Amino acid sequence: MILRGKALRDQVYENIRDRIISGELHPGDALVEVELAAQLNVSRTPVSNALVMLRERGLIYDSGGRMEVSVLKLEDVVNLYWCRMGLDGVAAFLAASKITKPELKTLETYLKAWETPVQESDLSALWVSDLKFHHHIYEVSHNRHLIRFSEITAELAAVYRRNTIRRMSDPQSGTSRSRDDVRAEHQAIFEAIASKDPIAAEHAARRHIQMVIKHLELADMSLELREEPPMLSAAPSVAARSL
Amino acid sequence: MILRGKALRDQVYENIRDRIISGELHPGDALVEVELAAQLNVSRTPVSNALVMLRERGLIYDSGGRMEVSVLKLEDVVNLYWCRMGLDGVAAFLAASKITKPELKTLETYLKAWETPVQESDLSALWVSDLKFHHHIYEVSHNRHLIRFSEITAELAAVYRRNTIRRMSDPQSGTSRSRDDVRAEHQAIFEAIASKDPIAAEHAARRHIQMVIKHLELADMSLELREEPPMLSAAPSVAARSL
DNA sequence: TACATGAATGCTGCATGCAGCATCCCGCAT
DNA sequence: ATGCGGGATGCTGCATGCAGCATTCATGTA
Repeated sequence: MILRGKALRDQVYENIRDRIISGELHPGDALVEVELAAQLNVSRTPVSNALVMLRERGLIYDSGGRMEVSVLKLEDVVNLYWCRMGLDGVAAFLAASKITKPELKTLETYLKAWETPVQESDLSALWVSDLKFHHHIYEVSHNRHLIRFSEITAELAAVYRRNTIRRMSDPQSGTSRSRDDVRAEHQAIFEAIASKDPIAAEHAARRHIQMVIKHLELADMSLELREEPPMLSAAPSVAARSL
Repeated sequence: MILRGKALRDQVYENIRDRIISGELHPGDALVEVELAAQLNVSRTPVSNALVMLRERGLIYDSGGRMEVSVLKLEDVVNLYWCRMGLDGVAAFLAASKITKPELKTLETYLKAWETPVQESDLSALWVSDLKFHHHIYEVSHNRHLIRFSEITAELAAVYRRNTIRRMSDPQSGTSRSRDDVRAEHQAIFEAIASKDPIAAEHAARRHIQMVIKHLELADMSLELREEPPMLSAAPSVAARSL
C-alpha cells in the first residue's frame, strides 16, 4: 500500500505534496506528524523528514512550531513568475543553443497538444501539456540547477493554480486567456528554439511569462470585484481547516 | 558550545554547510552521521535532518546510501551562473523599479568597498562585499522566492570558489580579472538601479554575470594547461577522504 | 462580567534501540 | 595467482520513548 523499493520519507514527501497540490490539504492547514503518520501507516520519523523537505521547497512553513500549508497570495505567485521569467528565459536560450533533432521532435509533440481541440471541461489535459512543454525546454538545457529550480517553482505554482483554478477559468470572468493566445506564444518559443536562435528564444519565453503575470493580476482584480458571494468553488476552507 | 535557542538541526546544518564552504570538508568526502553527531555532541537525529536539508540544497548528494559532499565541476558552476544570470537580471530589474532612498544608500556602501584599496592577501574581504552587494539587490527586490534562490546559488558557488580560490587568484595564471573590471561592472549596475532604469539594470546585471562565466571558463582552461604538477593547494583530497 | 492564573493537553524536537543492506575483507578453491 | 564465496562490519532508515514548550480551557477572584 505504501511500500516500495524507495525510501519511505520520499514517498511521504510525494504523498503530502500531491495532497497539497490536489487541494485535499488547504492553505493554512496544520500538518500534524502523528496524524499523517497514522494515515500513511508509518512512524513519525519519515513524516518529520518529509516535512523538512517540504519546508525547504516552500510548500509548507513553520508557524511557531506547527507546520502549515503555505498560503500563497497573489503577490507571492507574481513573485514566483518573476523568477520563472528569468529562469525560463535562460532555459530557452540554452535550449536553442544545443537542442538536438529528436529533442526538438519531442518538444513539437507537446506543442501540438494545444492545437487539438479539447473539451472545455478537460482543462487539466492542457495544463499537463503546458507543464511538459516548459519542462522539456528545461531538460534540453541540460542544466541540472535550472531543472531543479523549475521543479520547485512548478510545484509552488501548481498549488496556487489549484486554489484558483475554478475561479481563474470561470468563463464569466472574461479574463481567461484564450487557448489561441497561449498556443501562439508557445509557437513563438518553439520556432525560435527550432531555428537555433537563442536570443529570440529567450525573448519569446520571457514574453510568455510576462503575459502570464499580466493575466494573473487582471484575473485577481476581476475576482476581487466579484468576491462578494464568498467563493463558489470547492468546500469552504474554514470547515476543512477545523478538521 | 553548541546550544542556543535555535533548533539543533539548523545549527548542525549551518555547521556542516560552513565546513563544506570553508574547505574543511572536501568534495567527495563521506558524511557519516555518527561521526558528525559525535563531533557536535548531539544525537544522530538532528544530523540526519541537517543532511536532508543539505541534500535539498545540493550541497551534498546521495551516493547509494552514503551522503557525500558534492563535487562541483566547472560545468556545474557555469550552469549555476547561467541561473544567476537570469535571477540577478530579474532582481536588478525589480530593484530598479522599487528601491528606496535608504536602500540605495546601503547599496552604495557595499559598492564603495571596492574602491578602497585592499591588501592583495585579503581577497576574502572583497568577496564579502561582493556577496553583500548582490544580496542586497535581491533584498531590495522584495521577492522572497528570488531571495531564496539567490541564497541557494550563493552557497553552491561559495563551495566551488573555495575549492578553486587559490588556483583562481594565482597571479601567475594571468586570468584573474582586475578589481577595476569588477568594480566598473558593479558601478554600472548601481547607477542603473539608482536612476530607476529597470531595463538598464537588468542588462548591466546580466552583463556582469556573463563576464564571470567567461572568466570561469578562461581560468579553467589556463588551469588545465598548468595542471601537470597535480595541485598546489591545500592537502591532497585523497588523504582527507580516507580520514 | 471580565480578567488573570494555573493545570491539562497536545505537539514538536531530540535521543536511542533495532533491523536491514551494502561493503569489505579474508579464506578457500581452482 | 586469481576468482569466488561467506562472514563480519558499519552505516543508514525506521520506530519509539521522553522531555520541554506552547496553547487552551477552566476556575477563581476582583
